[in-house]
Amino acid sequence: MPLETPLSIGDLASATDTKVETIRWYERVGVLAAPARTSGNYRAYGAEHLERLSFGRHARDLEFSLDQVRDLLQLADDRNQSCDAVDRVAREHLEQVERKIADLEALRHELRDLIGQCRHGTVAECRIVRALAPDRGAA
Amino acid sequence: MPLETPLSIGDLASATDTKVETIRWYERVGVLAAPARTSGNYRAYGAEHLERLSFGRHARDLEFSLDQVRDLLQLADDRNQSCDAVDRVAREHLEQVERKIADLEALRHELRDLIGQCRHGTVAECRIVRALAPDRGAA
DNA sequence: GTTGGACCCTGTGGCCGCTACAGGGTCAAG
DNA sequence: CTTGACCCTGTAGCGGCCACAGGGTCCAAC
Repeated sequence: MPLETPLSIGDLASATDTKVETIRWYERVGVLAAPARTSGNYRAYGAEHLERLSFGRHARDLEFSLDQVRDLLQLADDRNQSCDAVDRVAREHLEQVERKIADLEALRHELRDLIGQCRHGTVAECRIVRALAPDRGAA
Repeated sequence: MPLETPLSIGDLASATDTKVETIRWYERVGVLAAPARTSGNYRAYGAEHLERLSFGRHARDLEFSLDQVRDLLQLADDRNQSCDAVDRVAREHLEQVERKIADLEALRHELRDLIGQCRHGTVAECRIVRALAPDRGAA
C-alpha cells in the first residue's frame, strides 16, 4: 500500500509550511527519520513523514523544544501505552512557560518604574541612566 | 588622577559579578572598550571601565540587548543631550517585553486547554497527541 | 539533443549572548 | 625554583534554525 508517489523535500516543506533547510536540520538532529532516496539521491518522503513532521511543527508552534518534540513523537508511537508521559511533558512545558511569564512580568514592572521616572531633561540628570549606573542596581 | 592601581580582568569580573570570558566577549563585540595592557600583556582596567561594565550589566539584567546596551552607553556619554533617546530605547524594550508576555499568555492558554483535555487513557485516544496531529493544529 | 531553469544535494558560516575548553604565558609566594 | 593562581588567544558549542556556495538532477520546451 505505500505505492503513492513519494514527496520531495520541497513538497513536504510546502505541505507543512516549513523551510527545506529546517527539514534537513530535523533529520540531522534526529527529529525526523531519514527517508529513502531516489536514484538521483533526492529524499523521497512518504505519508508517515508528512504526519510526523506536521505533528512536530504543531508542537514547535506551541514552543515545545526539539528535545520534547522527539520525546512526544516517540511516546505517540506506543499507541497502547498510557498517555501520562505525554501529559507530563506538556505540564512541564506549561510550567516553564508560566515561569517565563512571571519573570517577564517582573521585568515589565521594573521597566515601567524606570520609564516613569524620566523627566525628559538632559542625560546628566536622567533617572534611567542613573538607575543603571553603579551602586544603584538593587535600589 | 588616574593613578589608582589598575584592575585585572578577574578583579573586574568579581566586582561586577561577570565571568571573565563575558568581559572579553564584550570587548570583542564593542560593548566595553579595550583597556591598556601591562608589560605581561594583561588587561589593565580603570575606574571608567568598572563604571561602564556595571552599567552594562544592570541593563543586561533588565534584558536590554547588547545592541541596546551599546546604544545606551553611547547616549549616556553625551551628558548635555536630552535623555529622550534613552527614554525611547527603554520604551522600545518595554514594548518588546509586553509583546512577549502577550504571546506567552496565549501560549499558556493553549497549553492549559490541551492538558485539560487529557483523560489519562492510552496514547491511541490521547487528546494531546490528537491535538498535535495533522489537520487539527488550528482547531 | 540540448538548453534552461527549477529543484535537489552537501557543507559551511552566521545569528544571540555567552560558556567552556585547550594549550600556552605570567607572576607572586614559599 | 617550583607551585598554583591567574592571565592570554583561539576555537567550538548551546538552540533552532537560515542562508549561502558550489555543485548535481530532472523535466519540459525548443
